[in-house]
Amino acid sequence: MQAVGKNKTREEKRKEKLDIILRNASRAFMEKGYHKTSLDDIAQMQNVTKPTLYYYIKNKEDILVKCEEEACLRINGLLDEIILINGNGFQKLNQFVQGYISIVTDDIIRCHVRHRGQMEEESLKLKSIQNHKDIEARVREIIRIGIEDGSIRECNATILAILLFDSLNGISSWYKSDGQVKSDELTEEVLALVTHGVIGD
Amino acid sequence: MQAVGKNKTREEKRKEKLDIILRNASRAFMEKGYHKTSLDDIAQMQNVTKPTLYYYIKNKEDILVKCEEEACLRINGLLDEIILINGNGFQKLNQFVQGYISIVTDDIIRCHVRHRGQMEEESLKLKSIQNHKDIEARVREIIRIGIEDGSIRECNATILAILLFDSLNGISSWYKSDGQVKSDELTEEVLALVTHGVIGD
DNA sequence: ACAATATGTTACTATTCAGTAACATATATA
DNA sequence: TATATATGTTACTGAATAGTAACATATTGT
Repeated sequence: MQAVGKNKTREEKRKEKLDIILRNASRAFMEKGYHKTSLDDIAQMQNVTKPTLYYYIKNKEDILVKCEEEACLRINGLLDEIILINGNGFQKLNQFVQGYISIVTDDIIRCHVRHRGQMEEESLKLKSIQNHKDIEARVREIIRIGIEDGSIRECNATILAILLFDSLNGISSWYKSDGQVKSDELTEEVLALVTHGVIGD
Repeated sequence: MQAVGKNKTREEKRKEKLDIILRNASRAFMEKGYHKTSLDDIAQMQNVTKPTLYYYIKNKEDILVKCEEEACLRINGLLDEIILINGNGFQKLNQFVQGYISIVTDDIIRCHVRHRGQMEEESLKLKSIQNHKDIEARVREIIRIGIEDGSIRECNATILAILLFDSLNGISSWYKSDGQVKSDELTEEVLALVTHGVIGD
């Protein structure tokens, strides 16, 4: 109890191992799909056996839950920052888009985006759906701020928020950091599209 | 052979039954997910037994393939029409968005959108991916036409097409014909967003 | 009526895989 | 050093379920 330093090292190791499990599982889920990826597959990636995983996760579904927790932390953290910054609604929305794109290309978040709301246990499923609803509500709020201050045109904030999330979340399934589309260009194009649409001059 | 009328009736019945199978399967896949829906589940919806399904489909995965065929027919049909109509690139793109929204709310197409590119058999998977690539290329072509005639602003046609498809396909997973958002309003809002973006006056 | 074909059933096989029990070892703390 | 706890293994069970074989009936064209 006194030697907190050593304890922490052990806890840190634990967290690191959990993170590796989540990361490997996420990658496998994205490549082969959740149901086609067995816990044995995931265990092998860590060079451990399946029962060892149960020291870090409750069950297979818990991997999705833990990915979701991580994702919610990061997304809500971004929103917390954005609420505080100076700027009108449009500027806040721009900040969000920019921040979200960088978040959504992380493997754990990609896994969350693809599997959210698909848990088998009903309570987990409902919680997952609610988590996203809460985040969507916060973005809707930003949009409303923008509409009120005139920086965003009159529109249905609900539909806008949904469409925005669909395209941003979509990025998580096709974007490859080593692919043709460069991160900066992607962000620029998305911001331009969201801002001005497609109409010619 | 001579009594074609009766033969056709049988063929029609067959097609109708296949359509019902695809429709019921699609709904079940959307609600419970592909892997959590057994062929027994699907058979029960038709009041038949599992082996009967194999008279209409090759295997479980074939349901996805047949949904995809249907989807490609409808989407490419829409694109065929749009190429022919008069109007600049922007107008063509608008037509596409409008038509695609009405297509993407059909159960079979929703099923396709959610499961495309996720077949287990490699050749089917590749074909599915290629099918979508081809459609995306046709939309990119429309965008390029618009950029050339000045009706669409200079932008990365590839990224625009992807983002557009992501939001339009997203509709298939949340839109309910009996929900709050009315079809007309949705189309209007999407067109306004795609056209002008979010920027205030 | 009578073949041929389409449509359907019951009963089974074979496989995959999440989760667990029982046992073994390493590490930290007192 | 002794003890508790964390971390890991091997070997198993139990359930789900895709697909098939063998058999039964209905429908259609000749």
